[in-house]
Amino acid sequence: MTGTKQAGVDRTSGVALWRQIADDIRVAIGAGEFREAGKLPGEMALAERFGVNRHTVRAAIAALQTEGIVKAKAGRGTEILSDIRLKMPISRRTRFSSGLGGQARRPETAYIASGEAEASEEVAAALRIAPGTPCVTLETLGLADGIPVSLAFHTFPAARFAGIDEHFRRERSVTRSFAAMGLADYVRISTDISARHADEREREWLRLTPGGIVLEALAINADLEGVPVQYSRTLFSAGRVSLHVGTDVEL
Amino acid sequence: MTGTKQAGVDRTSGVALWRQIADDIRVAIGAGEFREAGKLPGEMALAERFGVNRHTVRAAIAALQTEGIVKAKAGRGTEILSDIRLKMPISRRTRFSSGLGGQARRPETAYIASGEAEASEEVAAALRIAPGTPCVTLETLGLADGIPVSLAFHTFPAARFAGIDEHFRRERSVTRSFAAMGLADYVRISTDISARHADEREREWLRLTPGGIVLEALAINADLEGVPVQYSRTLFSAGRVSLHVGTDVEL
DNA sequence: CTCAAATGTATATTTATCTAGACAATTAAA
DNA sequence: TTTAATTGTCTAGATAAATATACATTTGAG
Repeated sequence: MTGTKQAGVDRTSGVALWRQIADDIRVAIGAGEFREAGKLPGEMALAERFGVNRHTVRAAIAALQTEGIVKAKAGRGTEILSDIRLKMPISRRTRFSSGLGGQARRPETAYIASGEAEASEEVAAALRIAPGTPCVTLETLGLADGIPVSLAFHTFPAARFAGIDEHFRRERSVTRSFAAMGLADYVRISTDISARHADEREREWLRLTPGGIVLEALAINADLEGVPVQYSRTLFSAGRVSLHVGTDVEL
Repeated sequence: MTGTKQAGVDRTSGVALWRQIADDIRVAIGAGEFREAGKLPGEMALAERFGVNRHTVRAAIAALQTEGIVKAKAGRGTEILSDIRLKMPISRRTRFSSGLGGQARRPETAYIASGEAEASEEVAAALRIAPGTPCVTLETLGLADGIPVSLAFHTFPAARFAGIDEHFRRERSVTRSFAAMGLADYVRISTDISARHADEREREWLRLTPGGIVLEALAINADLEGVPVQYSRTLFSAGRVSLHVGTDVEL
């Protein structure tokens, strides 16, 4: 039996069937489709559903197992370990830790690297400074319950925030680092969101499999006078995070 | 020579090399990497850069050609036709046509289909009605200069908006259809953004190649009293659109 | 015109992916 | 304990993707 045209999978290819199926199942888990049973349907049932051979489904499940979101056991079935997709709020008061607060998780921010750089055209336009102006760069990893969900590159004007990376290494929070440097409050001015495949380095940090997708958010934060204080490029693991834009939020 | 470990491509599989390379080149074009030359490097140079055979690069370029963003010509090279990415604003007053207005393009909305359906759990929660309540569904395609950029599924409560699909077929605009039914103004309450691979049907409408990525925006619009009037699921072609969230925009 | 640099086309080989079928091993329920 | 349902393993074959060469065709520069 050569599969006719089943749910979602595409053979005109480019992406292996097992990968398409793994992505599909991951999304279904996130949508709560199997929450009741607490486990996936049997391999045969899934093979039927996607119109592929059982072994192809097995390859997909194997990938999901290495991601740590399911666990197969002979005789029992394939248990769902995590069925979560974080909802990251994007509003005037977007902050990583408090954004995840309500979702009963343990948010955490890790330091990766920092340095100095001259503002590129892109950064300069965002921070409203001249290209070439000295800046502080900071790279961080956001985790929820130990699982990486975001990889961020922050840029601050050095004139005002030289040494903020040192604060961050102690405080492990951009908000608290700003506070330590005398900036008590700030707001999000704009966020630009796109999506693409993660590159090798990004996959490594975010623990994604090849073909994994990231949401890329370019954000500008400003102080209460409207002067830009931070430009960030944040990559969210698309399988684990959705961005929620509430236009009327003012927490 | 068996490639060691070149720029970005990953053989641990799942995604075909030609697709990874096509995605990579598309991003590079968007970043303006070849803007100076106006064309891509030669096939041999690209093969070297990615550590693959020339034919693999050719497959990638063929895909980019069917997307219409490059044009190869024997003897001349591979010309870059478009290096543009639309910026779709998401704000309290998000509307498709006016959103693209400033970008010197010809926005257009096409009717695909419409019908009646009972509100699912998801829709009911968004529109604040009981599950099973009759609704009007409307599927539309958004284009810019003739190129499809978004595929949308709208749901309206039938009690208030029965026949809105007929208005849409005449007006070709949700905003004008609302107006024709006595709703002069409405605002965006929330938008939920995620990213995933497009399925077959979506690729067809959005003219994407297999493995193409879509930004999925789940949006709720409400009248000025805050009563939800519309729930939409819009798929944006991630290669052609980025979503811009300005928290203080009031166009 | 000649030549170099591109892309276009063709064929054969290797490797990865998918299918097919058979059977073993584990688990939970009858 | 028996049985049914499930995952685990193995082998073999078909299809798709990637490599390796070779040569043709188109274009622009000298």
